[in-house]
Amino acid sequence: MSDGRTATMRQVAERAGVALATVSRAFSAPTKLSPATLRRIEQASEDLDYTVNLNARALRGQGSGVILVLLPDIGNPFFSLLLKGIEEGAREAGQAVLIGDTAGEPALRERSALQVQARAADALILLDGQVPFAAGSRGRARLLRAPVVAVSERVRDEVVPYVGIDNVAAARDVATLLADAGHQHVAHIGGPDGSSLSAERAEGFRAGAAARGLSILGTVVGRFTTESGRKAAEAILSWPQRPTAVFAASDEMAMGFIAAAQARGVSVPDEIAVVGFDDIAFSELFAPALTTVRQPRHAMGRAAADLVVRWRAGSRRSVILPHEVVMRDSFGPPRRR
Amino acid sequence: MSDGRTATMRQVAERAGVALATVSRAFSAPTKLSPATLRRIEQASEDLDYTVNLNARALRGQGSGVILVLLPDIGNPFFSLLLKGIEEGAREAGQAVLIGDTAGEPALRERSALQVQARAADALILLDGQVPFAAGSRGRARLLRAPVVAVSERVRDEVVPYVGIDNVAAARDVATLLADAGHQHVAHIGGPDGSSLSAERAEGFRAGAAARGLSILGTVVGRFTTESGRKAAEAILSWPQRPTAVFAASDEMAMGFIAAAQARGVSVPDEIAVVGFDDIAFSELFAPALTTVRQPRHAMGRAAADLVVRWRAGSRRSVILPHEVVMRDSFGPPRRR
DNA sequence: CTCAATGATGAAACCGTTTTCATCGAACGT
DNA sequence: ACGTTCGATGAAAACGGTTTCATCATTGAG
Repeated sequence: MSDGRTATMRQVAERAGVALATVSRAFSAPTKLSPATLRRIEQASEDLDYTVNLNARALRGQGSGVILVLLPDIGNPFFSLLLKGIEEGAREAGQAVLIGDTAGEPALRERSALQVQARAADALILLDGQVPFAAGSRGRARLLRAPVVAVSERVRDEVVPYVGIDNVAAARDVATLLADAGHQHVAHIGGPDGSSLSAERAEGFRAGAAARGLSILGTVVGRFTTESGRKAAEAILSWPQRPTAVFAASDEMAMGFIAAAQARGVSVPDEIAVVGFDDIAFSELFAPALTTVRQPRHAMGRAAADLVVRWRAGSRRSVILPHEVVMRDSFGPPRRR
Repeated sequence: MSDGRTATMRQVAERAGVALATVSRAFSAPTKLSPATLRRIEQASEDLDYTVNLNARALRGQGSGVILVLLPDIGNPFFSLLLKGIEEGAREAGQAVLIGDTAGEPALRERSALQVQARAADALILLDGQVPFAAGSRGRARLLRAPVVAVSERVRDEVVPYVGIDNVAAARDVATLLADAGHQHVAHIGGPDGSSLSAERAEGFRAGAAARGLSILGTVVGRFTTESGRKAAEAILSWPQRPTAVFAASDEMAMGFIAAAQARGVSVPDEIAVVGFDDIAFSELFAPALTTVRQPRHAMGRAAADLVVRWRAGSRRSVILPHEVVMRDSFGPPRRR
């Protein structure tokens, strides 16, 4: 309209010669109107260039139609495909996606989560395994009344559905793979303490190794970054006994490890085989192309969105999706001597 | 509250023994209240675990406090740092970030943009250079009444402030670099037609080459993907005269090119030098590490957020940030024969 | 001592929807 | 022909805040 404000339902009603309520119905339940009125209303809103005010709708109606996604670092490419899956699922359900980068800080996490309490979002997807607000606090209790699902990383202590792969089994598969190729002495670069991912992958690797008589010479704690992979290489390559294969709990760490190893003149996979985790986009382009465990990130995001969208429908069960070991060049049998 | 609903201002007012309006003021303009009342209200909202309803606030008040970001592909790592910058700037201004993945499709773009018209978001940041709705349409006109800024890619035809680098100058710098190193015959892998980025980088490269007597043997049109970089390699490496250096308009294309070249036994940079664009995270880890033009992506996102946040304050001018050529291993002088 | 200015607070309108509940005419069964 | 049910529509009450305007007790100027 020329006065700078957008048209309201009242104006549309006026122009169409019907009551305000009828216009509302024209959008929410068009079948309940007579074709003639419906047409008049459609014409009127077209004329007036009408758009519903979502704030008013959210205030009066059920929800805001927004899903909040909390993640530790939006700069991390691991999350991008997850987000794409979430975005798709949300869009198809007519929901929008709000993102909150918590940078791993509880204060920021809580700040973002307030969007849910303040009714600006009506569901929450957690990508870092951390539920905002202290356990047992009122803030958390209130938050958990909304649909909440954890993706990729599990939430401790609370009954929050989980969407992801079976990390224990995946890590066990890696151990089996190493054993099958003839490796006997291996090492593990794990994620930070406190991450369920780290724990599960370490556990699965240990179990798989034990089952096949693989000896784990040691485990280094990393932080899922290439830099920590580099550091891990410094450590591992100076151990008195050098492993013939390394399993890193993330591709970034695997790449960091390989880069540092090669810089030291240690060849991968000839002198040391490396297996990563996640199959991020560049694993394939990396030289040597990374052998890794693929997580179906897009499907995971998708499943998470579906879960919160259909929350009322009841199916709040965790979803475990299949992983897959992708064989590429960074892995091979131990070097013959 | 035990009844499942959140407390309202009315309840807080009741408990504190003041009027509803006073509670509202306690949040919006605490200084206008007497310390005693303020304390009582704070206590009461603490007791009741009160949180404002942002929908109600947005309905009556000024805006929703949400910035909508439209991008063509959230799975593309190029955008992640931009998003981080935007998110930071938004957060500091008390705004939230809504993302819309348009997948390059006009329909999805419009769907997302509706969030602005519907008052669910009050500002828009465009990451793909495309303004939703047809030029001249009412939809677009209405959209452009909101704060809108374009990042990285310019918007044609409309007066939308731009945040990014000087792509022409950057590409000219690359040409100069090649000339200085002694290259004489080069090639360019550009982005898709219709992208301002592609046009500007191609133009700058051409200008720089002309200025230094560099001969551009040909230009291949890519799509900013590694795959299109691979295809470009197939083409370029089978030209009758082979260039000694290639300038790709994105790192992904540069990497795709290098991967394909190496697969064909063509060594980089010995036989052919490659320069990319963007300095995405993996350029450094790539083998050979990529020489590229760095865009200050975080700062760009930051600047864009600042621009829409301070929109009313008037400064709606474009922001051009400095670029930087990062020398790494994929570039060198032409091979001696 | 009186009056206007000031500061704190309250009452009520308003934002734009959704959603009862009521109304009214038409179609229906008997 | 008549009471009844049904379908379409209207009137009005929420939803939970913000903001204007009015009120009232103080306080400072003259």
